[in-house]
Amino acid sequence: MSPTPASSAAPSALTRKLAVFTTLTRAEEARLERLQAQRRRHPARTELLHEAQGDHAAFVLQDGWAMSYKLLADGGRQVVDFQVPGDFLGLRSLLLRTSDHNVAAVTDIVVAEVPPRELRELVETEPRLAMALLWAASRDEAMVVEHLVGIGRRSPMVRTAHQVLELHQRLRLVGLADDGSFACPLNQYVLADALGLTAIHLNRTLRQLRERGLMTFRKGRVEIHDAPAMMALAGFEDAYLDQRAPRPS
Amino acid sequence: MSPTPASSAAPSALTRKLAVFTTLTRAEEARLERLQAQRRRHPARTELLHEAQGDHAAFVLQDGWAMSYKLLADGGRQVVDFQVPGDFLGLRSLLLRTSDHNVAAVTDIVVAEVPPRELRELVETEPRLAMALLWAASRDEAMVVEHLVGIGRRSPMVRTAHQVLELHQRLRLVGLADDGSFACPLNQYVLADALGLTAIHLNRTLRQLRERGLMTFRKGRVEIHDAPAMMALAGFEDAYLDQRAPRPS
DNA sequence: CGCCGAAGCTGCCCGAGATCAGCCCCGCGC
DNA sequence: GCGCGGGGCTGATCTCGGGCAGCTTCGGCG
Repeated sequence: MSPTPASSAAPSALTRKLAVFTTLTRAEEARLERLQAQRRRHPARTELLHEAQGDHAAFVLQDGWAMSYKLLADGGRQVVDFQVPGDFLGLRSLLLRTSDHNVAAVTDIVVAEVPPRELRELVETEPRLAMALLWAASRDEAMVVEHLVGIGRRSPMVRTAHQVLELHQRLRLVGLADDGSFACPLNQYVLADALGLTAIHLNRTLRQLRERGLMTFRKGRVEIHDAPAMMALAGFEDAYLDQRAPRPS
Repeated sequence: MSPTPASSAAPSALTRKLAVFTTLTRAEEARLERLQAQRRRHPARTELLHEAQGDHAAFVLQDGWAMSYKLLADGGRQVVDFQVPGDFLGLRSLLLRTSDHNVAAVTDIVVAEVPPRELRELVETEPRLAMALLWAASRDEAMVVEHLVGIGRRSPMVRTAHQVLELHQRLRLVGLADDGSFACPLNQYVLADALGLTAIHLNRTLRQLRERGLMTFRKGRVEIHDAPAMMALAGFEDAYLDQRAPRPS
């Protein structure tokens, strides 16, 4: 992606994201990179964190897509959110000490493991980074809230458009989308489970969006043809993503 | 409602709640109480925080019930969550610096205002409390996730039972419910907006729950007649509420 | 080249839950 | 005592989205 000046290499997606919240010092950036030193790969379509499992690790997603979801007794699945590079995986499980949801890799992914004690240490020694983490967690919650509103009150069309626009914005933030399109490795089943629809109905909905000339989603790529119309349809307000320029704090 | 405790006597609901996460020292307890010194009343049915408003205060609810919700263009309302004593109001707005949702008092309430700089100071000087706050925020998010799953995948009956059980557990934690019942100042319209149902359908659902001998909700009071059956019906797993005994950390 | 499985796509029917319309109950003010 | 209004409650219809069944497309592989 676009090269950015940093200590030695390009900053991680997490650093890039947190920089939106606050201007980071060199030392803080370095600390963040150190936190993400322990890299590890994980294959597509496999679970990274399992509900009710004992060890409570958290990860920072470096590359690829993941999703968090819950399984129900009746076999249903609700995808809570997708994660893209720079996002935390299982931060909540770490704090609640019993993972209440599953996280699976959508594509092959690269993650950085963050051991609990490292995180605690970071919070103790770097209050500004602690605030930034709190911000990231709040942003995640805001996204979940937005999904809740979508499933609770928005029509399938509106909901779908909203989800796509959100993903677009999030990916732009970490440099993984251009103005009108982005690579989207989700299949219709997964996306449907996120939107609280059946794959069948999602398919029909996507067709409608296509026929209206708003967007297409084919072969792993989303193309947004008429962004203003999409925004209007979805009633999209991106305030909850807080994609502003950093401020001195 | 029990009158608010004097600062020297009983601990605040927040203290009580955080004590579940970690054992608090005297000094930390005192610090928490100090954080909540600035008390203020707010009348029922009025907004405390408005979407997109400029000032970003956060509050700790001391007494009464509140709810956070979003309004949609079409006039619809989605209640995201209810807040009971010990819960934060608008913590997310403070961090994102633009409130993305509304918070209204359900009953007459007493809140403690937490100015942004106070919070930042707390995080900087009391890392253990910072972790506890992160825990509380994570718990809130876990509840929102649970609601998302409910609205997305659970039937109205199951969803309703689940919500009631959750409220019961939360209220027990802060000493506002006994084993089989609790005071619930919500009306059916508000509850329906939380569950993503119409008030009409919620009414029918409540009737069913009543006829099955599981629970009743009348005149501001919820009575749970058959807790095990309710739990079974709702598939209620309270892990996400993390109501465990404190551990030494 | 042809088989096979996964994902995408579509038509048809049906049921859960929304919508509409209206009644009852109870507390309150005059 | 009586009218009024808000919340609770109910029956009758409508409709959106789910369920089912099946077809197409495409890529991998023997």
